[in-house]
Amino acid sequence: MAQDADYSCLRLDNQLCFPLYVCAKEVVRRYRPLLDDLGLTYTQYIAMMVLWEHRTITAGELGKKLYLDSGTLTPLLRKLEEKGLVTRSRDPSDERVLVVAATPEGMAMQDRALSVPQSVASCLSLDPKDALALKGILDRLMTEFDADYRIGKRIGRR
Amino acid sequence: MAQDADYSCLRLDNQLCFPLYVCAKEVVRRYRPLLDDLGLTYTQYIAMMVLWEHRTITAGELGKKLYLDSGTLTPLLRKLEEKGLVTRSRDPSDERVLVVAATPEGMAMQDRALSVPQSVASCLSLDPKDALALKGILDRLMTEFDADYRIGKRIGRR
DNA sequence: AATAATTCGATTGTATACAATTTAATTGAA
DNA sequence: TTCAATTAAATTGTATACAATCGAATTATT
Repeated sequence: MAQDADYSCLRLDNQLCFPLYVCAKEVVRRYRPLLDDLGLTYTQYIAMMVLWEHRTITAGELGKKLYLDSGTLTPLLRKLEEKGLVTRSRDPSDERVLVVAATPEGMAMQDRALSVPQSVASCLSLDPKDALALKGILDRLMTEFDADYRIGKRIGRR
Repeated sequence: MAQDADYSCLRLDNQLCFPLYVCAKEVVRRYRPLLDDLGLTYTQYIAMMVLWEHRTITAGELGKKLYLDSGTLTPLLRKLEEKGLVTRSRDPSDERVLVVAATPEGMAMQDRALSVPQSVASCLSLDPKDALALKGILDRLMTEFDADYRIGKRIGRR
């Protein structure tokens, strides 16, 4: 340890990333008991959300929307297929592309999921004003990450 | 799908949890190249942060501070020990308790980590005002989770 | 057209996360 | 004091995450 160095910037209490990391984990944990009833994990749930809206999407587009790469999506989509919620097929005009589509059962699950967002919100005791401010800031921050994606490569990739 | 149901609450764009989840992941990703130089992962880094401040702590207390359970901490602390950054020993007065202590090498790493927080902050392009507001809201939210911990058991446990 | 470069998923390997269970040590109660 | 709770880690099993690499399909170049 260097003499007289100021280590305050390395204190857990002074980090912004740490409460972000913890809150994200804990909020996802609040989803677990609710999603268990649907037989979904959180990641599977947000994937289904995209499918409920679009019904059909390529794996690549889904990955961009969810900020997930194929290493995560490939096994996840296989599990959703095993559950009978989606189909996986190749685009005939480009065999590299995986097309994911919600099955009727997958689409029907949307009704059972309707109560989930409210249930989670109600157990968070987050001031509505704070919730709105939080969403605004995070949405803005997320746009920055979007830009990183569009540039082509994600940071750290070669 | 029920007739005329309003599914807008299930749209990804309308979620608060989703940008929280994405931003947490992406911010942690920004740490990776910097922490690679130290040979640490993000989780190992925040564990070292606690040790830099306290030097010695029990595994249980560390878990409470980091919101991590033994399933995550046990292998993580083993890796830190393998790297020579911490020692693991049992409390003689209660052999159940694992005492974790930073080694001189572990403490010395603090100097090399000094530049990390600023480096990450500078690549985030987050308005200082937003950063402060964000930290305030998240710290408040985290306190709620704290309460859940103090009650004894974490939600979902039996 | 033949080859090089690119793109898309899939695969591999490492490191979390966490629920649930187990084991060992300690504490509490009859 | 003996045995039933309780407690702290460790273990087991499942599901992410993601970097790096691979293989096949497509596109771009010459």
